[in-house]
Amino acid sequence: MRGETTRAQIVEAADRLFYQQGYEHTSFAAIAEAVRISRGNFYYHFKSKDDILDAVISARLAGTRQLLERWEAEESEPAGRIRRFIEILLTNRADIQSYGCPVGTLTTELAKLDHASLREANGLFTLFRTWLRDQFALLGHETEADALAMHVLAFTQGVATLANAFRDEDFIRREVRQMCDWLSQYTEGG
Amino acid sequence: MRGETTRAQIVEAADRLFYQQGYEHTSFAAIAEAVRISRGNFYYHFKSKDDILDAVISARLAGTRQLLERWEAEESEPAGRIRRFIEILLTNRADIQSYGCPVGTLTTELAKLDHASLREANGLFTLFRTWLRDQFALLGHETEADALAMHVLAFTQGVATLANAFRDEDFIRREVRQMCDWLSQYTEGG
DNA sequence: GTCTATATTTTGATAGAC
DNA sequence: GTCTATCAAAATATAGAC
Repeated sequence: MRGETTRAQIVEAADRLFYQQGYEHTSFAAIAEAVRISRGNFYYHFKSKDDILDAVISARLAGTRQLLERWEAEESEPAGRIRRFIEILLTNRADIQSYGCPVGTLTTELAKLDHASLREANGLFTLFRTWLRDQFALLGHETEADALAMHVLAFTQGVATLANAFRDEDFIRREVRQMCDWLSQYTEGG
Repeated sequence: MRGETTRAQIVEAADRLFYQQGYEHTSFAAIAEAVRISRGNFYYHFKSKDDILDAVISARLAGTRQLLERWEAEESEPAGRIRRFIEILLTNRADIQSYGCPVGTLTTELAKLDHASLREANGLFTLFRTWLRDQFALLGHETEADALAMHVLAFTQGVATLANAFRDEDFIRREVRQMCDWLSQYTEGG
């Protein structure tokens, strides 16, 4: 249906379930049920659970690259692009309150599992980190660009974790506003 | 050995394993092996896995209360107490780089599992939140005390998550220094 | 490509001897 | 209190028919 291949549907369902329930807690049965195929058929498309995790991470990497490209296209100024990143806390606030940040929660889980795909998952963080660094560099803060990128990343992770624990929307709005204020010192006369 | 009861040893081992490997990924067999008892004996002390999770959370709550009391005793000034909290990122940096924050990673996992003990685990966050709020109130910032407490909590969570992903000690030190600088605006002439 | 078995392992949990 | 079985359910994974 929708012209998708079964493989693509599996990746899509697994992506959502890994985010909502965690990787280890999501069984093949749950994914198979979501896609409406039998468990046996599953193994025609993927040879193991680790295999589908790799596919999900690849899909997320591709999706993230597209998102960053879109932000670059829609926002001509680096300051606006960084603000776009910060504001995903508002855009995705419902999901974040329920399940946390999809990047942070996955890397945290894989680190505890000592999973072989941890490096690939960390690549999602690196994608944002590099992109943010480039934007700060464009603003003329080359020497501290990476430190500023990490600071913004840490901010979003902290807010996402507490938003998930306390489900407090006012808290999110307040922190986003503060972060945008903080950002303006680097964007005016940069 | 060490005069501990078997029950206390189980809680201690489960606490460590839940932190290092995650709750779901830690099996009874792993805990039993760590304590050097049989799996069967386990059920004399706890009737289910959820049961031992509750015991671990209770132990962490008690440990946290003790920690906060110690900080209050050792630091007479609220500013120094808040700084103590921020500096746990340095004190526990080895564990944080390997496993993240014990509070944040547990609540995140339980939220995804939709676990009945999520509320109890969130109580760990509330303990820190309330204590930090009280310290900011003592500094004369009553009206914004809770918002400042949440801000400090979010900061530590964000740094812990990225420290775990990138294992970057310089990043931790840099952020802690910045946070202490930020804090000083609320502690001078407050 | 998809299905229905089925194998294998692991898990949480119980029964009963000592 | 601790042990040795053992159970039942769920998980990953495979074999083979269609």
